[in-house]
Amino acid sequence: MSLDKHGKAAIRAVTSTDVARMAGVSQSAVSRAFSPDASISARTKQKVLAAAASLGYRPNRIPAIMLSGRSYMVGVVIGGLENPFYATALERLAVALRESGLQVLLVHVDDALTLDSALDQLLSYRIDAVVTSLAIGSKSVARALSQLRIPVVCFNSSLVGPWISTVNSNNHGAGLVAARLMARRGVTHPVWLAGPVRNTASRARGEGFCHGLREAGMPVADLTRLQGDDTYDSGYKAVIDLWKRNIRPDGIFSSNDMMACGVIDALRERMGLLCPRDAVIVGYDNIPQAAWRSFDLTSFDQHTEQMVTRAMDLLDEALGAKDTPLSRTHVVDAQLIERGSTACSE
Amino acid sequence: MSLDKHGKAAIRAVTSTDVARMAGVSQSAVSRAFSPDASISARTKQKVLAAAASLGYRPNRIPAIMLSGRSYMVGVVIGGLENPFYATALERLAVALRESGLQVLLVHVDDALTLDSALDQLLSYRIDAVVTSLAIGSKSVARALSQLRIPVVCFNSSLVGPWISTVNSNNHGAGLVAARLMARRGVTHPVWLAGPVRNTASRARGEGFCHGLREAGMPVADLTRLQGDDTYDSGYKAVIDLWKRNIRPDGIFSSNDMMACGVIDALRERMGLLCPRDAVIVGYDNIPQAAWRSFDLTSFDQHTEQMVTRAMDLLDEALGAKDTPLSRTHVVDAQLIERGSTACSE
DNA sequence: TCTTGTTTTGCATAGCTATGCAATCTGCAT
DNA sequence: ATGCAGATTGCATAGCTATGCAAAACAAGA
Repeated sequence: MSLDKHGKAAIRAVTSTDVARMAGVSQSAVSRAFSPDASISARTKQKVLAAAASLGYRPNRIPAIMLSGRSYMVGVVIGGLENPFYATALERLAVALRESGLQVLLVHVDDALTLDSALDQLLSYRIDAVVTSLAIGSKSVARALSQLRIPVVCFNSSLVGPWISTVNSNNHGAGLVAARLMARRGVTHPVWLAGPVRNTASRARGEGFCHGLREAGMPVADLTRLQGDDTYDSGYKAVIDLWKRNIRPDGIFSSNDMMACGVIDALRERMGLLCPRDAVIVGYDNIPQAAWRSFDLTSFDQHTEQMVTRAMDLLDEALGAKDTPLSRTHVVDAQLIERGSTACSE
Repeated sequence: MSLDKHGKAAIRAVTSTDVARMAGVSQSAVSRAFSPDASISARTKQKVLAAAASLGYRPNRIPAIMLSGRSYMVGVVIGGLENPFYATALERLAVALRESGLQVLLVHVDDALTLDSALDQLLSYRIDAVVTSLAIGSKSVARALSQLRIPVVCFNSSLVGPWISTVNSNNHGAGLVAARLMARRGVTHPVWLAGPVRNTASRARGEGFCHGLREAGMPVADLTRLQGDDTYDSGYKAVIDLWKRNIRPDGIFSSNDMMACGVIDALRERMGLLCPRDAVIVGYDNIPQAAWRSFDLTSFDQHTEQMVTRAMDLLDEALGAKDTPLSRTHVVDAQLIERGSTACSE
């Protein structure tokens, strides 16, 4: 980085003392003028605000952080924004945090290595808590997060540890529902398209699905499971692969919508097949693209707003229980949104 | 918000003095042990690091902010993350900033009102600069940003003002290229699908396009311009609208890819038309969906990595010129990515 | 006017680290 | 042993605001 360190040369920022001098009051008065419930007369407050406005003074929260030990900043650790689901989740989360008077210190993370150094940096800014939507759920990540000794709230993660709370969508239950839907549609050769192995939410969806298949008396063989990596391309390739291996499913449950879109495109462009006529497709996340006419994809909506609200509750609770490790879990039901990809074809 | 203010009850965080006591050295020594180029013997450093590790000490940057007046935090103001283009731009920006040793203080903004209060909050955290990808370009926003008296770097915005620098893609030039491409494909009834009126980047694309059409001797009438709002739905509706009004374009240049996808879907599903056979379509942004088989959309790639690099350059420069307002502009050429939607149909 | 109770104001300080400066130490040459 | 340069260390302080406490101002009733 090419940033100089000669802070000295900087024009000193306007301070509360400057304002005080101009308004003819004490520095405390200025501070109180900007504190909502402080004891100050209307006249003084007005004088102060006038002086502040003319000098362009803005209250400085940095010293307050030192005094209170609370920064009102929350570290938000994300990844995979190319998936619209995570992008809008982040958007909603940012709004909710700001409405709670908390600032978002954002970190994008590729791998566990980045995570460690990122957490170090965040901590040196004395963040109050961490919120993350990272789907990876390794033990080492859990350990790293627990060691921070500040509240951590995870989305769709199976991380467990002393300071870690979680908001999950009902992945297993959704898998069940998907299986039952396929049974109703007369599917005889179902396939499960899994996300990355370390994505525990994806795994839960798959387990629920298999569970539901067995319940309905449908075959659950090795070839029922297909490995993807949550991208459109992996969904596309998965279909080509199936056909190469002479497997012809008539129902595919995909761990996320991006892969499902890839599946639909591969079926249509490469195999000349249409859903739901030739195969029934179900996705997960209900991203905007699922509703696009080209896909018209049945999917599970995770109710991000609700999950974010729950996350904020957990966060408030954990922040309230100062320095006491808390581990709560909330489960939000995912809602099946039926579209053309599972319509009755008769 | 339901956060308590009794910071007093908190367990005091581990401080450099604690570490110093344990290591049997002065507090200064601890500080130096964590400063890369400080004068400290290897032995002392090791003692300090050992003590720090055993106590779980993390250097605290907050006091340093007070001393140096620099927080090494940059306010990132965003909106419209449902567009994958902005989502990945944010991702890349976050990575680049962190690599420069800067933290990202994220704010999501819906309207100008939110912006004002958001900027106030950011400033109270003493951010060093602002980076924004907001497409809106009103005078009042420019004024608000200029008043911060800290460097501002904008993406694809036409904001001008004392502290404001900009990185733009060559919107006008891309419009020209799109027009010429259509001319080569024998388009006779071109249409321009515009983004929100206040989006100046979109306007520039449209102007370039019209310019190019005239240059090629193609008709530029009122009905050449169609109003959208950058969403898939608005693209979809635009086509239906055209057909209702009995306008039958054979070439559509869309201000962004999301709308273009809507256009393609509407043509296919509602009109039974295919591109490029019945109409040539060109989008902008080159979002991942443009490459999806259902769309196979010709588009302009904005080279986000390059734009982000340029933005970082401008930022470094502006931060280097401490307290001196700077206004630079960089233009990065958008690259035409030709796909099926403009393939030669003969 | 005096008392009493309430509101408002100012003083003084805590909070933690980085850094200039002076003091001390180390190693080496004389 | 002495002197000296360079390396290392510690001392003391700045940076800005919020807040407890005491002082002051004010209001109102007697």
